[in-house]
Amino acid sequence: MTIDEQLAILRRGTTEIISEADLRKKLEKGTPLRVKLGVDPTARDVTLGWAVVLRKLRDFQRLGHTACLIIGDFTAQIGDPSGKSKTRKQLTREEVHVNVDAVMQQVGKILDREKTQICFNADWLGKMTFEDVIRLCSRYTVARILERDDFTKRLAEQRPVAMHEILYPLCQGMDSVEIDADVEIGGNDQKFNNLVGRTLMEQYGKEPQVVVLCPLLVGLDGKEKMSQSLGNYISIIDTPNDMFGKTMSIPDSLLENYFELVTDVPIAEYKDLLASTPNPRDCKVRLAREIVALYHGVEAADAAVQYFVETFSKKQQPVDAEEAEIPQEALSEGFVSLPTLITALGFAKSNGAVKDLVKAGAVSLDGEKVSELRLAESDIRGKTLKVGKHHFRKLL
RNA sequence: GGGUAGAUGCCCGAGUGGCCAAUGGGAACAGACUGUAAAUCUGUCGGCGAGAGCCUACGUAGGUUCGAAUCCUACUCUACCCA
Repeated sequence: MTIDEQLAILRRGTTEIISEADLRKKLEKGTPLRVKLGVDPTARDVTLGWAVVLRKLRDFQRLGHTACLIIGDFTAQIGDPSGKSKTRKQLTREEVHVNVDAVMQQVGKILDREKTQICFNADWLGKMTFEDVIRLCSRYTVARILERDDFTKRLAEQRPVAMHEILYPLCQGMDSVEIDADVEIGGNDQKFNNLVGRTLMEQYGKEPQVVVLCPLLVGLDGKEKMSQSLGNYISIIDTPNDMFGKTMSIPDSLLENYFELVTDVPIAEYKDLLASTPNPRDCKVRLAREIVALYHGVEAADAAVQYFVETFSKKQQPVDAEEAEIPQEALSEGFVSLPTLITALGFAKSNGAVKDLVKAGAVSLDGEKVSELRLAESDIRGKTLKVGKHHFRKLL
């Protein structure tokens, strides 16, 4: 494959490559590049947003380069200040490792794990002495650290910026120095951090890394970046039906973005599709299908399409809703307490919430709206319970 | 080290002794309309309870009072000014 062909692949779904000329030079050397992606194990699920950068790393991997995944088990304890304009809580070592285990399994769905180098940055950052830290700090100036707009903003708004937060970019930069990164991939919000890596590498007499930035994937709400903590996410281990349904709920305006960033559909193809399809919904079905197929296979994707059309488009009862036992605590003397049942199923937070839902007409059995909170057991067994728009359970 | 201002529900923010589970906005959830889109309209929005009502909550801990988010004391945290 020519350098230009490689670059074309690598360019997809990026906002900026600093610099492309440098990247070209590195590619021209003909030896596999060391491509770094740092992840903070602050969440348990790999979301599609996270998948954007993982997929970019995969692109490099498929082109024969070395994928180095840095698990920020050390930095996670600091908490990257980016994005949230708020000091993030520090995770304990235990929390971090629980997350890492969960996440690594999921990462295998995107990367070839055999060929992926995995490092934990506590291995080097955790061993630095205070003297090392001071020396590291001396290589960067306060003014330059404060250039980071997130800090500037917080300062301007008279909100706190803790000392440890300003060390975060330096930590991340040290990772690059440590593993001799040729390229670092990051979300757009990582630009500052990644650039610090470049500076630091030069300070340590190394060739600076090329920075490849991907846009942040906007979440289901159409506003905030997709993240587990905001709850506006699709996880790559969501069930096919969930994944499909959630995708259908993204705003139309995000369609092109999603095609570009989370599917392998060729650019020309989706552009053409978007231009020639009158109803955006139809494009969205295609998008949702692509996404499900990526993580669950084509068959599951087809099944999800069918399920979706039947249950939601035709507004029928789901053909095969998930089944659920009526929990003991909801039963008494032949009657079923809806609040207990529905909270036990996890569809509402409290009994009061269930009451509100019933009042609003959001609860139904086999399509019949329910108005009582207490129902005879015989009236409910075997029926399909619907709560809100998309929670179904067939009660056993 | 000295001074000033501040901490309220998921977020912002009003409230300065009883009428405060706490105005308002946003978010969220639900209903209608739709395409599980957007926009719009409506409703809900601390917990328990069928209900009367009870409990928990206005940074933390105490105190004053018949009664405190509101007053007092100490503490914690934050920003700003001075050094």
